[in-house]
Amino acid sequence: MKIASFNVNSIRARMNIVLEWLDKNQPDILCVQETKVQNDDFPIGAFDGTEYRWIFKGQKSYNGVAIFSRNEITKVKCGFDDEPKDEARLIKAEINGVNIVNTYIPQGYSAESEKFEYKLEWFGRLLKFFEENFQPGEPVIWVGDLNVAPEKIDVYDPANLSGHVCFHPQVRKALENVVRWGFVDVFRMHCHKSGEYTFWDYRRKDSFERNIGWRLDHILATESMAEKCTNCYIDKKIRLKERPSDHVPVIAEFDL
DNA sequence: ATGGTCGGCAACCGA
Repeated sequence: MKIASFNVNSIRARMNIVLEWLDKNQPDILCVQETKVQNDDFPIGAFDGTEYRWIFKGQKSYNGVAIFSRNEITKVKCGFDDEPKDEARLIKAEINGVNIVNTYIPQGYSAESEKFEYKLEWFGRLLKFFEENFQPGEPVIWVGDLNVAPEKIDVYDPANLSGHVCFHPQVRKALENVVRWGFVDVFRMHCHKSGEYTFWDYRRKDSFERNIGWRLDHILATESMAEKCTNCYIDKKIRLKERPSDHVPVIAEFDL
């Protein structure tokens, strides 16, 4: 079973890239973030000719998550149970007996802002969500743009980025608290190299070519699932396309 | 070097 996570930065702008990528890579499940489209305007017609089915939850302009799957999707839920639900940031489902949780975690703006407080709280609420919906012994795969680089090797300049909302000690701790519930970072299980990133800022000149990046997109699995993970890798080739997203897909393979 | 680039949509927005 092959599962991927990709922040598309607009599903409509990245339509052809996504369709080509599905055709070439044939994942069983593709989780996308930042679809940036409300449900009524989701371009479902473009996926009619594929072997995929889909679920999505969006809003106007911002956020938005979706799951494409070759197999039946059941037990769908969007957002938290309590307010604010943030439905366009969290979508979960069961596919072939595996629980899939796809998240687009708030970026946080700046460490001094209320948005950063909100981001930190979001991890606490997500931990509660896992506690209330699953057991660590169950097969759960948590993917998405988590907007956190967990370790020093996950950013281009760890010494100078500890004030950044995606590498701040508090946000790394907040992520760690959720991971400790029962997740394994399956990318790090397979690859221990530094300089392996999934995001390069559009605003920095030649950031991709110079590898000024961040590993913000993740695939984590509960122990029983992680044991079955045979490979996990980042697809940088997609950046060679015209008008690429600032993120690239991360892919994991499981021997079920 | 207080810069720079996207996408969506009319917000000196959010990332």
